[in-house]
Amino acid sequence: MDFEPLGLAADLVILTVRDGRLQVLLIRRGIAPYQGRWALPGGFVRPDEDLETTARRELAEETGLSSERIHLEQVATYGAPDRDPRGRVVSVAYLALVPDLPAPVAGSDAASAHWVDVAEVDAGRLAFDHHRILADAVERARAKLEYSPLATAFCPPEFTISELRGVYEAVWGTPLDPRNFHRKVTKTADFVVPTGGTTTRDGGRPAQLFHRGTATTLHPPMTRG
Amino acid sequence: MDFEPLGLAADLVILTVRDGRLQVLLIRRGIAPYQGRWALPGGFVRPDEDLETTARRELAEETGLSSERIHLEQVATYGAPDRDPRGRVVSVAYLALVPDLPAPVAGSDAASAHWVDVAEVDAGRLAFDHHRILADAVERARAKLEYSPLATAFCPPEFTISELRGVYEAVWGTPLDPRNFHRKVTKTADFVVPTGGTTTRDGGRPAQLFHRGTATTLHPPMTRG
DNA sequence: CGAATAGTGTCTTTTAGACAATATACG
DNA sequence: CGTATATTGTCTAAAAGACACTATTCG
Repeated sequence: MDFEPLGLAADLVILTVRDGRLQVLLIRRGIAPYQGRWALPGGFVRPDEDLETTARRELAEETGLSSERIHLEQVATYGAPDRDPRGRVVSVAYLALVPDLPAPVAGSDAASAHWVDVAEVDAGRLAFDHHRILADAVERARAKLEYSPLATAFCPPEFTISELRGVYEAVWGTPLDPRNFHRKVTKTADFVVPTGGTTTRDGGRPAQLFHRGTATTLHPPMTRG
Repeated sequence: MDFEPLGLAADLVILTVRDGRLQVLLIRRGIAPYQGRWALPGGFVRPDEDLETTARRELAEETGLSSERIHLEQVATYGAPDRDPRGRVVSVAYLALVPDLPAPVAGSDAASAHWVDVAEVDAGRLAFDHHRILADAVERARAKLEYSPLATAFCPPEFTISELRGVYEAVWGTPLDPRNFHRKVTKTADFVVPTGGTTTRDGGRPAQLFHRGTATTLHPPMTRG
């Protein structure tokens, strides 16, 4: 069969929580179109590559995180005929959730990659239809925190309940009652599992350390303030 | 820019509720590959067409339903390099929810289109990776019934609470308590609005007729048995 | 000790779910 | 009247949300 010429790209919305705020990794474009504008990292799908493989490859290139344990999920596909001035380019958007990285962003594009507060990204500043993609991905993340244990994807392997609560507060932009949150999280079966250790890194009374449990859905769900 | 040759298709999971069962519209393929096998309706995206435009065009061709009021949403995109033996074809899957059609399925492919119980579609019978697409779309529909007023998309413009309950029972495959369901639906703000009319088409005491309200999310959500 | 954070207990309101009882049609 | 479905009411258990209180660290 003969097909129309068409570009197929995977774009990434890489989110993290740093300093209590939800942040996204953006690249400053070095070449036209949209030269000098902020954009989501991404790249073209190679001829024999699966879509998710492309997304993981780009994720590794931008962040140095090549682990299979990084949460990555497809969000949606954007294909308006005029969304890219170079021609017909269809973009499959992926959402990645990464913990606050101890190492700085590495990789070939490191010089132009920056963490930006999601709340401060404004619509007109992003290239292509990336603001729409970002909005859809962030909404997906906010919704999934309610009924899945996904918040742990933002945390290091061992974390305290306070740190987990901080993730919810940053992603939702809402303060949560520490006492009710603690009770709810620890009573939901298999959400988090105590490691036995404690830490005082948050100050005050030592807090128990937990790692993620085996639950895939939360019953009952967490509720947004 | 020069792009690799690539096919871009939109495939449709068209669901309805008929005779108390969730059904999907399938096509029997007349040509290779997978000749004679059941498949989801779909077609290639034209050069100047938006993805959703393709989906709506295919929906109209298969069902005769060209209305903008038909619920249609993107589910996911499937792009494994070997998913189509003809070459690289990436498929964007859409989910459409239609009311029990008074008119039979019309259109150019009518001869080969049939409603099939979702529960009776078995994995090996569908062409390409369409079973996976179907499973993902059905799961999406099941999940969205919980927190959105989407069930009304399966109903005619005016419906009774029993009929709405029938939709939930068919999609979820679970019986629901008629009395608790009635109370919950009618107490959720803007989910359904009484039209003032009544009907006895379900037998017994006349039931009030409702049409869909303006709510976009359900608080609190419906709960699956 | 005082400040800070962790964790437990208690109370009220809301909701889920089971189910009794009443309402209004048809034959 | 008998049967079928609609609709309202009542009760119990679970969960949400507000908030008092206790526990354990550090300086």
